[in-house]
Amino acid sequence: MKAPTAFAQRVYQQLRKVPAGKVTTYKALAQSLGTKSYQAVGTAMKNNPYAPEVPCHRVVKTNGMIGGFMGYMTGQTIEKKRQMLQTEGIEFEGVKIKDFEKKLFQFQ
DNA sequence: GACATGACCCGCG
DNA sequence: CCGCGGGCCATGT
Repeated sequence: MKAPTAFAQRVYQQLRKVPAGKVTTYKALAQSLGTKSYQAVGTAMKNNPYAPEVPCHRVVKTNGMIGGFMGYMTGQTIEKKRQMLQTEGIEFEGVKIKDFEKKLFQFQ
């Protein structure tokens, strides 16, 4: 595990501001960071060495659908995260988040 | 130093 | 409504 770059750490710090029961999107994250590349955020996520500190599962797509946790993490890994999110107060509507817009955390 | 990939998003057909 | 292509920033090889 190599130390993430400054940009990645910035993403983590922003993500850490998200309280339990709230979620955020790649777009909102990138914009709050001052960048317009949502992909860069995802790139940092995959390198995420701060697993419990950085709730990457709290990051979802702009459409309210869960991120790539299901695309390649196929298995119980995503199921566990989904359950954890529900425990935090986030309800899931299949692969999407229920009232996702309402639970969206807005950076201030 | 340059090329290729990505946990993405938006627009067009 | 569904499918495909282009573009954005950062990271890794």
